[in-house]
Amino acid sequence: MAIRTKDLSKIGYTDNVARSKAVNIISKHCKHDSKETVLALLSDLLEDPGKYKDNDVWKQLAEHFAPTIEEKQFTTYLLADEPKGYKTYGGKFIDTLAKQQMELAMRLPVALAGALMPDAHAGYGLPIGGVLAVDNAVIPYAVGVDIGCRMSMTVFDAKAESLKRYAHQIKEALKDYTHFGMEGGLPFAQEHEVLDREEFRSTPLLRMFHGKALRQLGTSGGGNHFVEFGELELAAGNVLNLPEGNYMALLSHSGSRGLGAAIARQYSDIAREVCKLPREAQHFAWLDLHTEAGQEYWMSMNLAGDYARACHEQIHHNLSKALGLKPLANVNNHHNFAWQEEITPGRHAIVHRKGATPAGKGQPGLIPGSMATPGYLVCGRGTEESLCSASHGAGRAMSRQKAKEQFTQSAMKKFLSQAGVTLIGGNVEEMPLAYKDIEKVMPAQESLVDIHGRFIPRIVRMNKE
DNA sequence: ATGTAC
Repeated sequence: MAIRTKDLSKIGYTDNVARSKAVNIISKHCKHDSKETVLALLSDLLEDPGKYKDNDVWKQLAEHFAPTIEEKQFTTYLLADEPKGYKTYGGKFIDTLAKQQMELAMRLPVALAGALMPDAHAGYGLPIGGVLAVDNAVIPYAVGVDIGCRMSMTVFDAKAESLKRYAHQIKEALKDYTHFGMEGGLPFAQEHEVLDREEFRSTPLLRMFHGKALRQLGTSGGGNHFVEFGELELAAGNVLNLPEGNYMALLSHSGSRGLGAAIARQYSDIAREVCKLPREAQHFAWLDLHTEAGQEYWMSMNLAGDYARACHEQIHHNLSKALGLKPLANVNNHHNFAWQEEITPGRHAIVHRKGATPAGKGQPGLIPGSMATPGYLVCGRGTEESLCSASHGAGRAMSRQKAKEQFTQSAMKKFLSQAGVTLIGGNVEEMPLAYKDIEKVMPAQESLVDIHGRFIPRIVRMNKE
């Protein structure tokens, strides 16, 4: 008897809290019942929850739909009249809305410090490219919907020029060993120790999404996510400790797929219930880290981060093996995440980076451009005013909608062929000209990171449409 | 970003 989220949605269980409570009860008490019996009961319960209030097995779910015992506890907060100061890098590249969102963030009563990166643009709550340090709380929408969205680069024991010789094999391997889009998955079983983590048994939501995590392991999703091979030029004395020169390298960008999205949604829903803010700031609702929900989110967020890392590891492992390439080094970093950090001597805080690269002193990181412009291997300078952060890319110069209106498929094809880039899948929303010029964005953050390598994409796979 | 959408 396997009931999936989909089955529950169909019978009207549309919120994740109800769905996870249902799955929790089913897994404990309905092992021997048929799917039909259980679904019929769940439908009846939804229609008349009062009937199940005294039922030992189902009362928890009935209470969810018809709470009687006590009203939900919440606290109302006001914003400060004036925002706390924060530093902006590359301000001339940043739109007004993103700046306004950051000002709002700096008026939150829990806000301690913040910074805006040169690729910033408006987002849901905190802008993409926003860094926010708060006191003993975590803001799900300041981490982002794609928890643990990250970069990973593997440098191979092969010269950049051998890309030409490998081109056909690489294209075939990308088609066979990566998966994009929301439906389906890889055609062969994936295994990774992250799936054995006990956290997957510790909350109803994580129990519910373990199956999906298994099916989606090693896949890349959609939007701006990619897997690409290209030419890496490493500088002398680079953070990877590899000799100066050129290398063939693999770069990937993706996150925690359905698992992270479900965690983000569930806990931002809870945050908005317990933390009431003025309407314009409600997406900044936070969870106190001393509460059970706060602890659950923190644990789940960390699991989603490790899952996203595991997805990249699978991609790199599968492709290296298929192509018979020997990895020399790997560098990887989250850019949608929260960490506990010491922001000034003796002052610990929760630092959210939503589309921002950690850039502590000596810390390696990856800042991609677009599918046909350079990406950079960087080394953090530990600049306190940026909360030890840098941009996570060039940033969009125009919206997806505008890019669709502006560019045709044939124009993009021509652009890519002139740039010497082969694209598998992809769409005009990701047209390089829809992005800011990475060569202008990098100088705006030279006080934040040193450049140790320059990567030029050559064979790129992205989601189609 | 995501099998979305109070």
